[in-house]
Amino acid sequence: MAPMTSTLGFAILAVLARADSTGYEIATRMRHPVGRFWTASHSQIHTDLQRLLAAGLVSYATAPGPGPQDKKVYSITPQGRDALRAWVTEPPRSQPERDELVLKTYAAWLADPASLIEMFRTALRRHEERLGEYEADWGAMEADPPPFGTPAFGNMAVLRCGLTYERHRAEWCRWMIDQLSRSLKPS
Amino acid sequence: MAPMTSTLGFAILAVLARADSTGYEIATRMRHPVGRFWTASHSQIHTDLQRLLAAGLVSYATAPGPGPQDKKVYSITPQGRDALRAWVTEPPRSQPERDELVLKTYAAWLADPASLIEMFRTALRRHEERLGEYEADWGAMEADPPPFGTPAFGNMAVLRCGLTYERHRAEWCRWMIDQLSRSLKPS
DNA sequence: TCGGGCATGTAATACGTTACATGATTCA
DNA sequence: TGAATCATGTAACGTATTACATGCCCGA
Repeated sequence: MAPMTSTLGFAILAVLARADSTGYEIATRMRHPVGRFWTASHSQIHTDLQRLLAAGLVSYATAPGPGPQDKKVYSITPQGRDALRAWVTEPPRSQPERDELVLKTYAAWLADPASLIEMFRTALRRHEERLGEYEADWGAMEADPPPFGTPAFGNMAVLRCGLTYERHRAEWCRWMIDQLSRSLKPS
Repeated sequence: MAPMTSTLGFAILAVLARADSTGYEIATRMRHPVGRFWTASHSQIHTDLQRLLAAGLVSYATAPGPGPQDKKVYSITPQGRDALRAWVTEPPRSQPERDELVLKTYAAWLADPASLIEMFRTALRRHEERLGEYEADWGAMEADPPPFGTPAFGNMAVLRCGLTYERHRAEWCRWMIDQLSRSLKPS
């Protein structure tokens, strides 16, 4: 069975399943918090919404907008909700895993260790920052965890993933810095 | 300063910096072991090699090939090596982080918990398998760690990343399974 | 003899980013 | 007055996947 829409389409449906939104609002949520695991520019979202509309997975109501055109508040349709629900439990296609920092690391043996240490220190700082944010969010949630069946359950689940991911990344950066430091001053 | 080539170009250079190869061999290494952090199809590699050639970053020697055409054994040029070395320590552009399983998780609250458990169990198995492989490789390396300046250092560094990544993923999958199981039979 | 590995490439299509284009309101 | 936010869209370009096209050699 061919999929109804691209993965981006499901990302949009996942956002609309939580709240009706304009294309602009979807784009905003695509930056934060969805941006940690899926991204899209507003132009891509607008074009994809037209496809979802043609497929009957979303509908919209017009409202007077700030610009020259009316704004369109999109909603997920029952068919859209069904399609999303079915897609969620389908096994994810093995995906292209692209990680520029790791690729650089693969070729790191050619480069200057001191510059590499600086690069990994910058990366480490970023990961520690994010980890701090996630841990704060986690603390607020842990007290009474949201039950399955509510959107907040999804929030908690992806937060948990981000948390362990940032820990792993920070740990690896520290290991890299340690290894590279040793190569600078061998005992 | 505009980059000399796309990221894929640097991935190819990183492979050629280890050993001269035909386009076919590069494609093979792009599946394993490079495939864990960068992927490309052979058609993309062939076209990109032509660009790298035009830019003077690679050269090739012809040899009689199995098919109708001669095979081309590519080498990285000194300029290619310089470009790669310089690229390695440039800060990575923040990249589009796309993870289908996490996206599904974000919408998981809509779906059937039992099916979700199955999906995460499958994912967990895959991560544990890989972790096993990585740990075996690691054990073989840990005894005498390769020094910086050798390609094997790059191998070890990316292996270390894979190791902590798979651990994080497996841990998260177990947490998800646990959460979802609780929602099935609440005490 | 038939499928898989080795080896080269092109073409069509899909997906994603950046730039272009418009325009009201709000806040400094 | 000028930048930021809200709000819509199109066009051009770059990157990536899939399909098409060829053909030898080797082992089952």
